[in-house]
Amino acid sequence: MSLRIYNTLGRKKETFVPRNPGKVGMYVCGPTTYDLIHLGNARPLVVFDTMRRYLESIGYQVTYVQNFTDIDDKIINRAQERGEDPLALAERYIGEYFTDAAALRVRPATIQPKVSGHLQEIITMIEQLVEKNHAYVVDGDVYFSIPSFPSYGKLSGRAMDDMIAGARVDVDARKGHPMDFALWKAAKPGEPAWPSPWGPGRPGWHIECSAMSEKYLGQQFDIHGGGQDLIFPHHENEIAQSEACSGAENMAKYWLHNGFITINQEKMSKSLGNFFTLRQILAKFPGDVVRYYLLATHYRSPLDFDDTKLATAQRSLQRLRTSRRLLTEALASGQGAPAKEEAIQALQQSVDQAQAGFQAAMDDDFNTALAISHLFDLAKEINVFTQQNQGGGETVLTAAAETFDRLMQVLGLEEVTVDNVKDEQETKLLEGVMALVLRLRAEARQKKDWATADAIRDGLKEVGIVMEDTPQGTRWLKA
RNA sequence: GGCGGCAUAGCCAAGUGGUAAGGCAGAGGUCUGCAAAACCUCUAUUCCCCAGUUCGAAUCUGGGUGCCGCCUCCA
Repeated sequence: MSLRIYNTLGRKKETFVPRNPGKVGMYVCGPTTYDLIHLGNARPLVVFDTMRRYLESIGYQVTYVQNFTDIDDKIINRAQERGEDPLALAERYIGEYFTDAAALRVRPATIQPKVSGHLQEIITMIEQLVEKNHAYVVDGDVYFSIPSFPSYGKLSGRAMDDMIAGARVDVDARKGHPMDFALWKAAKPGEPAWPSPWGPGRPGWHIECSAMSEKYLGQQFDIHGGGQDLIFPHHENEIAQSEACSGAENMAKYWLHNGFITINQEKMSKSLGNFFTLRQILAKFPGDVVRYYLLATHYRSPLDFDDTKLATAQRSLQRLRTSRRLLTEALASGQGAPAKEEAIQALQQSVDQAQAGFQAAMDDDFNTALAISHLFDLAKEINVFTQQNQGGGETVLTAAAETFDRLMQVLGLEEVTVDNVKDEQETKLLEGVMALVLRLRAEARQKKDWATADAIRDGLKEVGIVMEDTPQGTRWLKA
């Protein structure tokens, strides 16, 4: 089996063959940091983070670059509204971004470059484009000349003539071609500006990704990702800039694009006002639940959002967590009759199937939804085994635990143990209290004082602690 | 107008030629003092509609309907 990836460039699945064996260079367009990210922004974070994890899990050394756009019109506008320095505002939201990303268990990229730190690279690239007659200067602005790059449109499948017919934008008369786009924008009074050969100004939106991807990954690399709405014009323009500049074909070998999150079947976007910030959602649901929800649908499919979907995701994830907990308990108890040989074989087979099925699913264009279903299959067998065998089977139980944990980790859904001192102390305290409560309740039950036993159980449920009576005793867990 | 995508049970969602995964919800049962969790059984003769190709189609072709996205900043 080998990994196959759907390539937007060509619109079909292709076998993944990196340019350099064993290594993957991956660039994903990151956020423009002028506000908190919303759920729609969260999808690519989780999706591409999961791809990266999978690539690493099958042995690739991945260089993952994700940029921050910290120089941009929206940032400038927002800063002016608030009377704040634009770069300071951008920096603040970069901080907020990391808080959200961590909640979603998104690992920091290998390199997270900012536009503000790459003006020199950007200016150099623009100079080269001007020199090669792919760009021209008008009153301190620099534009990329579309007609100078004949394959323009190859990613989005657009013909320039078609677009002119449907253009809804007022065309700047100074442009040589209506679709020409800005590489450098001259600063208006009061706007932040950087010196350049064409006068003070700032980079256009698209050039940053061309300059930074080349700096960190080279003129040609493996994977370039982003949301579907970036296909045109952003990625199309990136291709034009990079390939016109370098003369090399296919700056990225594989172009991957995630589908959109909709609300009531409508695209979630700030202009429609129908968005939820991730912060709002994280106030109601844990980050791992949001992550699970995002991975339970294939990354290219549209995903409709509402609260009930997250509640469903929470219950689904809970099922996996319960199963994993049963595994831990079975390994801890180790008492009683040895497990039956058939049962051991059945579980081992299930472990092997989960591993193979998971990999096959991920190999097919990162089919996380199918991969997750294999975890449920494994969970089912774990539940059957632990219910029917009291003790024994350490070897297979350990194998099940290892496989389960490893696969969950690829999805970024492994259980996280909090290891700061304060939490540790509180955990100890809680455990002490619960041991006492459990003992008192056990005494009540022994006396068949069901009223007291039930009052304790119901009362604890109110505060978020669930009690379950089992033949081996009562266990409790935070809901 | 151009380009692209989607339509599978009550809900979510896999599935590109071989006879419908998985989750949630629901029904019945086992277990339990009662619960919870877990387990067992059941819940789409059918995949938007029509026609065609094929021994065979949710999967391919043609037509139709509905919905969505991009073409302007947007993940």
